[in-house]
Amino acid sequence: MSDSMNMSQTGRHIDLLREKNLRPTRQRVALAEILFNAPHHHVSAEQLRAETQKRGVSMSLATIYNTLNQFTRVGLLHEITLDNNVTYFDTNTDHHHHFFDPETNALIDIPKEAITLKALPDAPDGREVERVDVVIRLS
Amino acid sequence: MSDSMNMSQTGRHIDLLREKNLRPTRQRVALAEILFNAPHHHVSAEQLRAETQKRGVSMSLATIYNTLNQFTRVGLLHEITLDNNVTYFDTNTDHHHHFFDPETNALIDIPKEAITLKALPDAPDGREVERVDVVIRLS
DNA sequence: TAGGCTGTTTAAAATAATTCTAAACTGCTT
DNA sequence: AAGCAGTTTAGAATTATTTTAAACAGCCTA
Repeated sequence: MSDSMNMSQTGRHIDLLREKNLRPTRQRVALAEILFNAPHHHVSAEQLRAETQKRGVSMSLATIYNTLNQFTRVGLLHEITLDNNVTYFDTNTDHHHHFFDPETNALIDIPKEAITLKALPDAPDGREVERVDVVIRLS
Repeated sequence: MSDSMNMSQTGRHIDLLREKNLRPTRQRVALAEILFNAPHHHVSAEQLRAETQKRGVSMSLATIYNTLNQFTRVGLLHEITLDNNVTYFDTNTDHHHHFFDPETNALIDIPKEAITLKALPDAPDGREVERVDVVIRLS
């Protein structure tokens, strides 16, 4: 039963990868399971490596970085960089914002409805606005 | 005449440093002149090193980093980190926001009046909001 | 104005996150 | 089953930044 559940989950992730033209390798499927089975969350490459090792599905750190970048490229993740020189990858690719707690280095989602931006200035010359990120820094 | 102007500028910066309890060393005064004579702008440590070298006031990169961090600590600069793994220091410490152009890596100031934030969510538990940063990413 | 204490600067090494390289490996198409 | 193209990997390389320990320089005191 837990087997069949895992199988169907795995199947879902394989399909997801195929849709994005990424070969469903052992490593990518394992990462997809970690990232996309759980509710939306934020991970760094190091955190993901710890999780893969805990699950006995170890892979090189380079592969984790490659995969996170590929997932970001195809829109499965969203990249966030903060003042601490570490990049986080957000499984929530919807438009939303963040609290950042510098004491714990934690990121907390803020749904986009919780913040209203009025009077956005026009983009300069021929440029367009790609996205607006609001970070509320706590203390 | 340009001498007397430089003297008075330098004097101003020496006073500024003293007010912040930073000894007005040759290196710190030179950096203050680069940073605070010009209109508000953004610099990385590398850019500052290029400028010091151009002016024949060379100093070690470690000193530039130390000084930028000290200036930030006493409120003379504001630190901004973006997706490209480089930290910028902003001579405008007023509350304001930024356009970020990933093609040129340029940061453009947006005065805080140009953006209105409504309905800011409450900070979690016992935390307080330290500051709100809005980055408008261009494309 | 000369010590001398303490804060600063420096070269060089260390650290940390991330990317690159080149070789080994593995899905997938035929 | 075979082989090409796409992937993974170990390890080296890169990049930004910080640390270390020793030399140096402000500035206070006598």
